[in-house]
Amino acid sequence: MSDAVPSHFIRDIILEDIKSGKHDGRVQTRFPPEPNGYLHVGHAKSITINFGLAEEFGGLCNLRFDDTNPSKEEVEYVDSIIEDVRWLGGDFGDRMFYASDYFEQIYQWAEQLIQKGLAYVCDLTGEQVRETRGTPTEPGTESPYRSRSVEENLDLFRRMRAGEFPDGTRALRAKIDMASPNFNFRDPVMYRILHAHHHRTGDKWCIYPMYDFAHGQSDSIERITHSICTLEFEDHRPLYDWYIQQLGIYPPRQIEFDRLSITYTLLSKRKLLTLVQDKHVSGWNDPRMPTISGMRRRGYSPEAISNFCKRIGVSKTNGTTELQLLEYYVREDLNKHALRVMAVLDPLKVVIDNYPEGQVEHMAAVNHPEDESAGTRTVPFSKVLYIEQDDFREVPPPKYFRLSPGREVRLRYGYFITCTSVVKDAAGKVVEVHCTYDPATSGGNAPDGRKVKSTIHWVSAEHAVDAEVRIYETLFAKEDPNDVPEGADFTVNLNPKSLDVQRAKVEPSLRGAAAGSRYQFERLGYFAVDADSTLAVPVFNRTVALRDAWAKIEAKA
RNA sequence: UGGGAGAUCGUCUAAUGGUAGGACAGCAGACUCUGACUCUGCUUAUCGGGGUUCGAGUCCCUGUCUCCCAGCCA
Repeated sequence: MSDAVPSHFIRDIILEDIKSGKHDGRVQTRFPPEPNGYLHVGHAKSITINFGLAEEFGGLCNLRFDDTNPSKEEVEYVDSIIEDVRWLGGDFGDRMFYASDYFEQIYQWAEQLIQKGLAYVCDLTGEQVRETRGTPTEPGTESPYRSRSVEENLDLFRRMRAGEFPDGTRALRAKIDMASPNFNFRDPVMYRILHAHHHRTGDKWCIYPMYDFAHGQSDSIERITHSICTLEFEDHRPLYDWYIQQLGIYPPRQIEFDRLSITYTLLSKRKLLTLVQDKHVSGWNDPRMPTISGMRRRGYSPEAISNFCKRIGVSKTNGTTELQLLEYYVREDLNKHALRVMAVLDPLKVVIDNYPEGQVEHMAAVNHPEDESAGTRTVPFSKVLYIEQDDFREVPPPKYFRLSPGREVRLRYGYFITCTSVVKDAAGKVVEVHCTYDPATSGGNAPDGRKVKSTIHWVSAEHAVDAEVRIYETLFAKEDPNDVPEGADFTVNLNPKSLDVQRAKVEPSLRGAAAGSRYQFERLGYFAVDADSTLAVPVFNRTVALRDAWAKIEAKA
């Protein structure tokens, strides 16, 4: 199997630049989040591209906060972003920057454009600006303030900075072309007045640069060679280049790639914030969230997320990746690293009638079938056990291999048992299964070589630890959560069954398991220990279920 | 109906004028003390119409469809 990940157009561009000696072979990228929310798997793609490319070509990737709009930004977000980037393996060393570090320089550049007659202070209200911007087919109309003198503009802009004017009363605009087919050229706002407390600069500033007047310059200051962003900024690139050119500063090259979309998943910070604020989820790190912190809590490994991001490729095609592909990489990585244990989610009592009362045996169990170095542990075996409800059928359907009256199965690492009878409650439901065991099959080995069709997991009733298990389904019931009826919003697609909390019986080795550790509950799925765990009651999040061939057979029948 | 960007199996993605390949998903089987993992095999695609060429997914013309843009958000 070839694991080679094919190249992509951005890597090809870098390759060409290196070949032509464009930046003396230097590669400098950056990951530039706005600290207005938690990072999600879409950002993981960007992190993988930016840090990955830098590493691949012996370059560097900076972490830079695009913190030009204090009204939406918070230190909580800054802290979470740093943690998440590091967790994903993004190595930014000590190169952690903020656009706000550059505010003074950016301000000076704005004055420079005023001096060149390329920027003016406009007294139009936001609404008036919108009204005069024109439409796709009609040019906009020029602001009456467009022809102010350099001196007046400079004076007004300095007074804007000095705090003389209330929010929204004036703005600094670039003087470009109100008839441009590209709206970004219709005299874009460079600075707005915002008397807001900034999480880093405090109250030092009451005017803040817009994204377009900060991003390219920040890239330039950091000598970014390749400024990689998503497709919706394609229309901004001409403006990005225009500012750089008018300022005569180092020109990075902006390159756009397609934003990640995943089925059953929403990747919009604004909408994720809504889910948090309206308490549809427990927080940004709810295990159902597509955030990095949510995935971490759910048990996704950084390697799995990274492998996924490498494999989906980089293109300019707007597509939607199937959730199953992400889950494949999660299973692939967890299969390699998660230790195996036994847990019963939906217990059914089994009594082994011929097993000595009060006897306990400690059966040896391997921790990882494909990694001998993971060692072994023991699991207590006794007369009364729990098995999974699903592993017993009084009337077995076709192709059902598990326990049923008269049938022999293997208890993993235990014994072969044969079902002899059942006990039912008043409603006719089987509440207890009686079996006999074959003492010659200790450890699950049959000395006579006889085969059973099934091996099932179990826990000893007396020794089992009660645990809470949280089973997750997709947060949204619809493949495209944004596909809503007229007038409705995306929350109508929320999946009411996305969280199912169950009481489970787990093997005693799991008592006191460390939060964050990941296990495979054999035959069930991968589970991660949640920080909500106590010594008395461990709490597990189901990361992802194992593939289940029987479920498919059964579903078809 | 302006501008920008796209269109290859169900999905994502290769092929840079020369055998349309891979991964996931699906189907069938082998193996198995996890109906897991692994392994084997199979199904399925170049948006339409013209043209250039010995040869076109790729080049040209034309049509269609999809996404983005009228924040003092990023």
